[in-house]
Amino acid sequence: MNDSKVRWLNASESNTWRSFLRLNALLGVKLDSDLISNHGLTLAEYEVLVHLSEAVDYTLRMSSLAELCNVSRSGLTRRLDSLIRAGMVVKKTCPSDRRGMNAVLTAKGLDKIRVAAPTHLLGVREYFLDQLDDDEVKELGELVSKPLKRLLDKVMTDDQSPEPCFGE
Amino acid sequence: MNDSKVRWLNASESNTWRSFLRLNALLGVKLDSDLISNHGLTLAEYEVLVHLSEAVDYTLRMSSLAELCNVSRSGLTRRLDSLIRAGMVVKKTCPSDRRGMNAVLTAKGLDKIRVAAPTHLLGVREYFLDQLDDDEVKELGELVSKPLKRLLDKVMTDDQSPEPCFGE
DNA sequence: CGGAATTATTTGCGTACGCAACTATGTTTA
DNA sequence: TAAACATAGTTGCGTACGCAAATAATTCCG
Repeated sequence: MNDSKVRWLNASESNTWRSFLRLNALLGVKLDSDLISNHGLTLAEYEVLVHLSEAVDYTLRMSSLAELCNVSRSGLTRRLDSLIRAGMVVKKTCPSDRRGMNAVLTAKGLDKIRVAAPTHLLGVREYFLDQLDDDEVKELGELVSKPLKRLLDKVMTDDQSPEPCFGE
Repeated sequence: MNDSKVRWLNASESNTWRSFLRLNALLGVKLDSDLISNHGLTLAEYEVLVHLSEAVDYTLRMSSLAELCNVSRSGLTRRLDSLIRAGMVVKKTCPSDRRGMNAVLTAKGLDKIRVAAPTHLLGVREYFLDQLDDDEVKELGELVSKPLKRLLDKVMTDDQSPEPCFGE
């Protein structure tokens, strides 16, 4: 299945790949803990509030929200639980499809994200964006978009042919 | 604590930041599932094997290995458990400091990573490196190194002053 | 030297999340 | 239209992991 010859990473590739992985790990941890200690909100919960706050009528279907948050559907169900208990989100049966549920941001949830956003943005800037000048930010965005595009294509085609059914 | 005025992200910043986050999420999921389905090895376990395979005498102290893997010490203890059960790693008391433990890669573990590496590298290339030319890989490495450096400094200084003890 | 502080690791406990199975609803088809 | 299939979301179960406390060994002073 794999070729016998492996193309190992050269120094430049290895450096880029490892730096990329490490930056991500550290960024996630730091942004999460800043948010937790300042607002009692995990980064995962914050992410949910962000997407809802940007949605029409502060409303999104569970599945869409799950996809936006890069989380499984069951994962999202449980992520919402704590936000619902805290009164920041409510869940309503979707009128046009009674299988579905809409997650809706409440006034309380909107308040919360307004208060928490400065902390988060400060972190994103301090640990990430402000370490680069404007051109570099743009350049970085273009560079990461390339592998991202590849992966998004891959995901879509994989979804369409989940398993190759031979001889059927 | 936060300034009242927030500098929201402009289009370029937002695009870069979100693409960065999403690429990471997708890369992790894809590389993990490729490794699991082809070799019954999680990406986290693979990571452990990689670091041990590069270490002098295939040996690393638990703490060093934890840091290399971006995982807590307790997390590493448990990550090793499965690898030890599978006979790919053994743990030995460190002769020079009997508090410490050395994780050591076994012949079986070395075999395993030799077999699994091609799969992983193929993925890293296909979903990431091969989407960029050599100059872009280098450029990307330089760009991510800047925020990374900032975060590494930050982590170090934070460790040195864990909590500001006023009035003591 | 001998106790206090430090360091390395593990363990108990709680949280987060993915997969597969399940429920309920909607759509297709014959 | 009834049965088969598909889709949305939730739940049971198992895994991974972080924090704080526990344990054990080392170092630092006085």
